[in-house]
This record gives sequence, C-alpha cells and structure tokens, in this order.
Amino acid sequence: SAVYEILIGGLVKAGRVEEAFKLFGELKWKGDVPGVSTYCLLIDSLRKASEIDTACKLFQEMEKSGCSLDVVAYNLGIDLLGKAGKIVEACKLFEEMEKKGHKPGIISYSVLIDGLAKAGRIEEAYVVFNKMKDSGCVMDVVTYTILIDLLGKSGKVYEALELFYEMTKRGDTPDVVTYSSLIDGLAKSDRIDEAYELFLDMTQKDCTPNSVTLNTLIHGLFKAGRTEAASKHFEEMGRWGCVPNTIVYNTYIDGLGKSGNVKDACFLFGKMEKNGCVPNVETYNILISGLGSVGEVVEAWNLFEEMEKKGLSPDVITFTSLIHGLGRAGEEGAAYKILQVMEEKGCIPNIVTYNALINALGKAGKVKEAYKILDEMRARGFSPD
RNA sequence: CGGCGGACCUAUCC
Repeated sequence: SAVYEILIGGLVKAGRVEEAFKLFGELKWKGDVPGVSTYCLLIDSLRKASEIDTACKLFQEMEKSGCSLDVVAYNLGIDLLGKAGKIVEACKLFEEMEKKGHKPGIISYSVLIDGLAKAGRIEEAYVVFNKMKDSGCVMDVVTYTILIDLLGKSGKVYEALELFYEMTKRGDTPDVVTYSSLIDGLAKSDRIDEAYELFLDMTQKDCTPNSVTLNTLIHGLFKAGRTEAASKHFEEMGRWGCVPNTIVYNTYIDGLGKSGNVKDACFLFGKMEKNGCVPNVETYNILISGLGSVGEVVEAWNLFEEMEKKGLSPDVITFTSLIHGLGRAGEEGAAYKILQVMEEKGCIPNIVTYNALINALGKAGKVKEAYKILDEMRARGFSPD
C-alpha cells in the first residue's frame, strides 16, 4: 500500500493523473484504505484541472473512508466548497476543524477569507480576518494579496493601497500576483495613472510582469480610452517573454471593438488562431456583441452559427448579445425568436436577457409584447428594475 | 518528510 501511494504521488507530480487514478482504484480494490495525503494529492489535481465537482465527491469519499482529516485536508475541503459555491458548507467545515481540535493555520484563514470574498460576503470575510489577527497568525504574501484583491473588487482601492504599503514596510515582498491584483483594482476604479505607475514600479523592482499582468494593464488602458497605449503593450508583450493567449486576444479584440475598430477586431480574430490561440465562447461573445452594437447583425448571426459548428455551446451572454443586436437593428421580431431558440437549447434567460428584449420591444413601440415579457419574467421569479 | 491558499477577458439598462 505504501508503494502504491508513493507511485500515485509520483504520477500526479509528473502530470500523469489518469494513471494515478487507475492505481488509486487498484489500491482501493484490494481493500486498502488510502492515506489522507494520497487523497489530498488527487483531490488537488482535480481542483487544478477545474474538476471541482469530482474533487468534492472524492473529498466526501475521504471523509467517509474513516481516515481522520488533518489541517491540510480541511484546508483543501474549505477551498473546494468555496469554489463550488457552497460557502456555508465551507464555514461549517472550518468550524468542524476547530471543534476537532485542529488549530486553523494561515492557509485555513486565507482560503476561508477568499471564499467568503468571492461569494460576496465581505462582512463575514472581515470577521474571519479579525479572528485570524487575534489568533496570532502571521500574514504572508498570499494572505495580503487575497485582501488586496478583495478590497480592490469591493471598491476600496485606497485600503488596498494601504495594505500594499503595510506589507512592504513589514518586509514582505509583493510578487507578480500582488502587483497584478492591485493594478486591476486601480484600473477598475478608473485610476489608470496609478495603475500604470505600479506597473513601472514592479518592472524596476525586477518583478517581471506575466501575461495576466499585461492583460490587466491592456484592459485598463482600453477602459481609460487609451487605445494606442493598449495596442503598444499588446504588441510589446514579447519584451517580457510573454505571448498573447486566448484571454489576451479576447481583451484586445473587445477593446478594439468598443473603441470603434470592429474591423480591426475581426482581423485579429482571424489572426489569433494562426498564432495558436483557440477562440472560446467568450471570444465569440465579444465579437457577436461588438458586431451587434454597430448594426452588423448578419455577421453576428454567422458567427453564432460558426461557434455552434465548432462545438462551442452558446451561453446566456451569447443569446443576450444577439437579442440586443437585433433589437438595435430594429428586428425585434427576430430578437423575440432568440428567446425561444435559447430555451430550446436549454439555456435559461436571466434578468439581463429580459431587459434587452424588453428594450428591443419598447423601442419598436410594441408595448403590449413588452408587458407580456415582463409578466413572464415575474412568473419566473425575476423582479424587474 | 510529503499533500492545501492569491491576480486577467464577454451581454441589457444606469
């Protein structure tokens, strides 16, 4: 059994996850109970592959298997539950950990704070934060970054900046993730100049920007209307040893479209595949939305068909973009039909979809139909605004 | 001894 576990560990680290799971199955087949660390290793490999649900199931299996969880296992579980949108369960697991006599460590607090923040439960995140400080835990770079990100995303960049200075004063060195988070927070609060200064600051401190940093910056520059600066940074990514990936292309295509260069956006769309970047649902959504916003509904529809042909599943954003574009083009009848098309495909409209359709009908003077949709959305439990 | 935590892209109206 110990041999199996060592082999499984080796396979996971070598990226041969399938083989690892095969061995794991054999191990259990023989009636052995895998150890906590083996479970955790496998659960974590699922988490890294974004297979959150499967990871949760394996976690439950571990709980039932009777092996007693240690702090690392609890940390993993709290993180998984948070990422699966089950933040209440995550909090319960945290309490269970304490009840069973395991003292939460810095990682325990960090994952819970991050989970709460991403679930929008900012107040509770602060409560856990204060508890962490009272417990005497020493914050590290990751904890600081989680807090800086949280503050930036909840409109408190000033406090994020204060934390940033506090950590440097304490001798903690911000890394590329810390910088990227703060640059994003500043840019999204329309403080692009400070964001840019921070970008320069990190390069002077030999903290090399990566593609996330550059994407964040490009996004911020577009948002501030600095199209040329954005393009410059896109073209000069190689300076930092980076090549644009699909997300960067998406940001750039979107920025071009929104700044009135839909033609260039389409040109880049053609180029991205040649550069080895596979367009995803977001790419198509960006283009469909961009084309619809300038009245090119036929082109938008063609792309919709193209994405389906490629096996990409249109989502609620795709359909809402189509509805908006058609409404804008005075084709409210077609916009209405999209609602049916999406339902047939099993895509549930949301409040944004209904707003787009009601606007389309209203603009066309079809007040009765608009009210009908309003009733439908109420019947579905949406409250109009 | 080993296994766990952080940042980036898309839709309506405002």
